[in-house]
Amino acid sequence: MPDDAPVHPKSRGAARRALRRGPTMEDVAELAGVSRGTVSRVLNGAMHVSSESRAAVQEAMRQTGYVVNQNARSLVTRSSGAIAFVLSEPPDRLFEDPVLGTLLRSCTQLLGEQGRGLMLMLAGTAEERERVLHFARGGHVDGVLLVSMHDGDPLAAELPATGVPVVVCGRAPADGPAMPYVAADDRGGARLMTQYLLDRGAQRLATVAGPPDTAGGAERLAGFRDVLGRRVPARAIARAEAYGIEEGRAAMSQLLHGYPELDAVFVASDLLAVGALQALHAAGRKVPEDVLVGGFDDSAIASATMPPLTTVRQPLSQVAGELVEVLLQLIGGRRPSSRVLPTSLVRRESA
Amino acid sequence: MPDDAPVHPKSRGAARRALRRGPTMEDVAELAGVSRGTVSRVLNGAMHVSSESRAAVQEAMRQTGYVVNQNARSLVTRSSGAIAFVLSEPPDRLFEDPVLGTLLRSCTQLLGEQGRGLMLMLAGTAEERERVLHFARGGHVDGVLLVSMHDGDPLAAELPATGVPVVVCGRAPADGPAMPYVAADDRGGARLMTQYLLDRGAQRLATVAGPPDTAGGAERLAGFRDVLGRRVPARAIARAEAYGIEEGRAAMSQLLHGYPELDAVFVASDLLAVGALQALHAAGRKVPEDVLVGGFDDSAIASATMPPLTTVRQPLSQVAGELVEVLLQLIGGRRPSSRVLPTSLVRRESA
DNA sequence: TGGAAGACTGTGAGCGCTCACGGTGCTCTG
DNA sequence: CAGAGCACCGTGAGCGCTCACAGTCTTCCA
Repeated sequence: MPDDAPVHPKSRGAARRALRRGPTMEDVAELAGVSRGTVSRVLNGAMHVSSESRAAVQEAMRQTGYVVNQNARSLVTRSSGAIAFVLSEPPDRLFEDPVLGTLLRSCTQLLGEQGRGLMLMLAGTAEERERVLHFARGGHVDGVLLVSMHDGDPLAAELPATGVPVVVCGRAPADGPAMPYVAADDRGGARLMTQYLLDRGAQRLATVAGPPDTAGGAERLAGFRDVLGRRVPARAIARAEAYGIEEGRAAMSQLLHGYPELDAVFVASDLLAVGALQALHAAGRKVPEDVLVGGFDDSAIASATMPPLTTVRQPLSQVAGELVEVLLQLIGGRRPSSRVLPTSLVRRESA
Repeated sequence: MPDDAPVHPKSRGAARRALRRGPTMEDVAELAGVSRGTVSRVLNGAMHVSSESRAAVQEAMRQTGYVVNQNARSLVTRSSGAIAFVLSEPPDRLFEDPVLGTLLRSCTQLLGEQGRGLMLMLAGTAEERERVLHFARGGHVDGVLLVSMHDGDPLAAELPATGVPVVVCGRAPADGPAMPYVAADDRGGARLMTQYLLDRGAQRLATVAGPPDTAGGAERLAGFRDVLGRRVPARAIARAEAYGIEEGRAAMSQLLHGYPELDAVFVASDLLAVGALQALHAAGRKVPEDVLVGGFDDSAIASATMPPLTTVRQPLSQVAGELVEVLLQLIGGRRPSSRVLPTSLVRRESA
């Protein structure tokens, strides 16, 4: 009889057992001299378990090296223990900006402490977005952290329909269905910085703004205008196409060309500011002597520039904390409200 | 009768049905006029399904909006469809270096295309490491991508015992159990750069090396020595404590102090090189006129420094590709061998 | 001292899927 | 034209868990 002949029905159970990974609850129960139910109770920390039973079960678990099969558990509880961290951003520029990395790390850590896993998902293309939706509908994840940089994100409209709890990081879309969001106070931070530059004696302020469909491009520019009012000429505003060093350099050059008399510039992100600093240096302008430069984010790079960057601190780990708290509340059936976290000024040497 | 009174046994099935997320295979089968088995077959792309049945099932799935319950499937197939991306690094410095972000993004993308998810896990603390192990044993993931920067990583020793396929990114531990690994040719790249600096006329080469328990600290330094042999004095070598801008600046200052006559420096990572460039600038040395500077990684920042950095390119997306390919082969029961990918020189302006 | 009110425990019925098997009905050959 | 071979299909068992329920055994008050 060849090896691959069908096994006799009677032996199938044994064959299955042979290939299975580890001991089951039944094995633990047997060894501990109790029933499945009791093992389940000690596992889930329920009361009404005698201390002897509990001890016996724990010892049996130790001896067998038992570890619960999450799939079986999820099948009945309908919760996977995982959270999707969805990044809706064109994939090529990702992680160039340390802000995202910091957020991701904090969330992973926080979620881990809650015994939950983080699934990273990209949502730059339509195909990827479909995958996220499919994932959410399939019960793979208990909730979604949507890190959406741009307004009008299609996912922001589609995700709520899946019924999975979602919390948005950044600004929630104004028109879409109401989802709680967590954000830093971009506008307030921009006001802080602009006022500070003024206080330091700046007379002719300019700004490098981010793309208009992002918080950095809209809110931070709005904050700048809040303080300056009508006083700001159009040529004092340059738009960066994206949040990269290259773009910052280009925008600063444009400013230098169109508004050469500027004596201070508020740059909408630290990474952009690195580029701005380079352009300024190349143009022979000294920072902060000739031009004051203020950034935004207080990302890791801010203290490493020359000169070190005065910037607006986004409380990223706090944002991460609120993000997971809000999501967990949502999953728990509560209806948490959105939160906007205060930003603060970090003084270094560039202004 | 209060709302929370126990439901009548007869109605329990209905109650369950009410709270369940979506239609099941049974519903689809009924609507399509076939059986569960046939639905399963079209789902899993098996043959022996008539085209009418297939069409009927597909139409029924469309109508009901059916999406397979991954937990139920995983329970029987014993595979979760997810891969753990484990970062064994002290959490505070994470993602400062864009290299990791790039790797993470590529892997997420590649895995996504395979219909697999990526779970991000930190393994900086003992507790986190325990969580990773537990996760692996619990069948949460089908495989692990261990991104280990330092030698002697405890996980590298413990993970194989879980029976879960593992592939290491970077160097595999020499003494541990044999696990396939994927790495860039650090040593070869360092040789390339060192030779290039020599060819450009450098006479007194120095190097900023990374921590000795990392590939960047050991292999890249070895490559440097391969080319220079005995000619390199001890004071021409500075160790950075970690791969940060700050550390690069410190190491370069040290070099400048102990070996002021240097006319070229090979820096073991781009981020370190940013700091080195700053120290050089602060010391009034012009790059590349007075000192040639070569980096390593070709990360996003390399083209944004002043002057743009000549560096050694790590084929990161290719590394990611091999990483998932090797892991998938491992999961498929094959025994792939380790791979070392060639590095190449990228000439910009710093050397 | 009867029995109600606990504390604790065991059991059955699933969760939604896959897989192997056994069955149909058809075609094609000797 | 018997029956082997094939394509297709339905069914039962079972993956490892949780949850509600139905016990059993104590305790303690009326």
